Amino acid sequence: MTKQVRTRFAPSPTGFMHVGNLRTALYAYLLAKSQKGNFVLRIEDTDQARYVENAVEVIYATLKSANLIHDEGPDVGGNYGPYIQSERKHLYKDYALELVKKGAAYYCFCEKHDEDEEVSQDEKTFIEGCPGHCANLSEAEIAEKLAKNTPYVIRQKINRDGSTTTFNDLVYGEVAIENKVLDDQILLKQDGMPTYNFANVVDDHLMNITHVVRGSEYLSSTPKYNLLYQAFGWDIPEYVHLPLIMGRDAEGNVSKLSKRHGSVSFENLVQEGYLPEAIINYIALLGWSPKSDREIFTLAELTEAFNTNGLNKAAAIFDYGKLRWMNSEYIKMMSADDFAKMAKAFAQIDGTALESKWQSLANLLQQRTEVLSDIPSMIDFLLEQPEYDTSLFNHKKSKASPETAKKVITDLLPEFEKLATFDGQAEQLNQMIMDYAAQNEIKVGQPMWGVRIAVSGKTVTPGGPGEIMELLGKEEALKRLNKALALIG
RNA sequence: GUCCCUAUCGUCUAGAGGCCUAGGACACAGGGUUUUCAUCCCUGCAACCGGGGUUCGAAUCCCCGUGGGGAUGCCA
Repeated sequence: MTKQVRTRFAPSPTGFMHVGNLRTALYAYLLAKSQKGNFVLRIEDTDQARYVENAVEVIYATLKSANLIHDEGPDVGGNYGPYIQSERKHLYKDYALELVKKGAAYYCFCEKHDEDEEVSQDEKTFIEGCPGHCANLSEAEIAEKLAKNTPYVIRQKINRDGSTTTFNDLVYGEVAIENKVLDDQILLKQDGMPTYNFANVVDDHLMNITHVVRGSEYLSSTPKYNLLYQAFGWDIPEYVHLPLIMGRDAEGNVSKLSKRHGSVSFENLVQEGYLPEAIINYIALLGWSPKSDREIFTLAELTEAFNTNGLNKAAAIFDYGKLRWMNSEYIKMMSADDFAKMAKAFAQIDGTALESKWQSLANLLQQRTEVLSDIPSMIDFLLEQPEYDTSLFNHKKSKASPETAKKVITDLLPEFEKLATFDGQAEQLNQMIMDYAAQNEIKVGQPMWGVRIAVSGKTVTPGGPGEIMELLGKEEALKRLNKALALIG
């Protein structure tokens, strides 16, 4: 029987969820779930200086909102706990000492590097690690320093002979790196906490993780991990390194996706009005292909379709434009009620005349909304008409112009005035415009265009002239029509 | 500097030596449907980084360039 697949998502609590991290979580989830395996959440909080209040809650909330349900984790328990690394602190030292005993690690009593003596990027050269050759200390010297409580770290001892460490990656295939370019990385910090690199190896082994899914930035340090596994005599897990997600800045430069490229955290995107399902669907396709032309997938469908064969090697640029499109697809799929409810939180109409008309306005909006945060600017003209230029009355396709607008408004204004109220009369109002077009033997679009511009001041509006006039109410609508006549002159 | 990874339309990608006149999607442009704009539908535009091999045949395999990215932290 083959071993059950176990993957983990191991974020550090930084207070926000970068979409790159979320995609890593998604693939780890899909890999496990596509094979009926388990998905584990582990919190990597070994950097005490970076502690952020409530950051763990953000992680829980994000995974929940994205529907990436973990089978084990700090909040749900499991057989391999604790799942928070700071609570496992005591474990790591014993393992580090085991490596010292085996000759695969050593005490280093060197002082921390000065922050300000940083070498410039250009002349940066390979540093083996410990600057003071602590690896050569005699047992007596070590004992003496320990007796004096000299602060220390424990470093991995790399045999920088001519050998090469080779490993296989499910995405990148065989990768070989010469041991001489590996440094004696720190395993246990001065404060007794393990580094990420060490805690990972220990925890992944202890938690029985079968597939390590992580970003490709770890590709070049993977040999160091393997040397650790070997020193312990542990099985090396399968590696699934993922291509990075890049962003393009205003100057056109490409680099790891970060805040200067736009909103990159799941929370920010949701605040902007992207739906979690759309975000998940979009990032699933950023670096992975189902090998078909299909693009819209629910999480369950992704789980069904997922395969590591579809994973890409080259970095991908995050395209907000395509995310917008995908989001609009998800918005169109929502029920009218759900949309109205969700969109209201973005509409900023509480306490205005539009509040009571929200449901009908929302119905008009649903087919036209790409991102929910666009809604205020789509409907603000209903509350206050913007300044507009008479050139808007020109529309080639419907042969409309300021002149045709003037005529239609002049002719129709008295007709509109005859209606006692515009409430519930959207259809009737549109019908009057259509009848007018028929009587005058012109394309329907021509009078429609003129009235639309006059009552809205915009070329793109939710709904047609009739709908807009109803939403405005008789008084305001007629006021705007008169204003248009004055404007055209 | 050194090491590692990578390279198909502007962007996300399909392509496992002949199915490639390189397919799909976003964006963009044009047209159509609709009571106008939008939605929707159709059409168009647009790519194998360069040079050498291997082969009857290369987007696909190999090598060398070049471009891009990553690593080189007591961050993860």
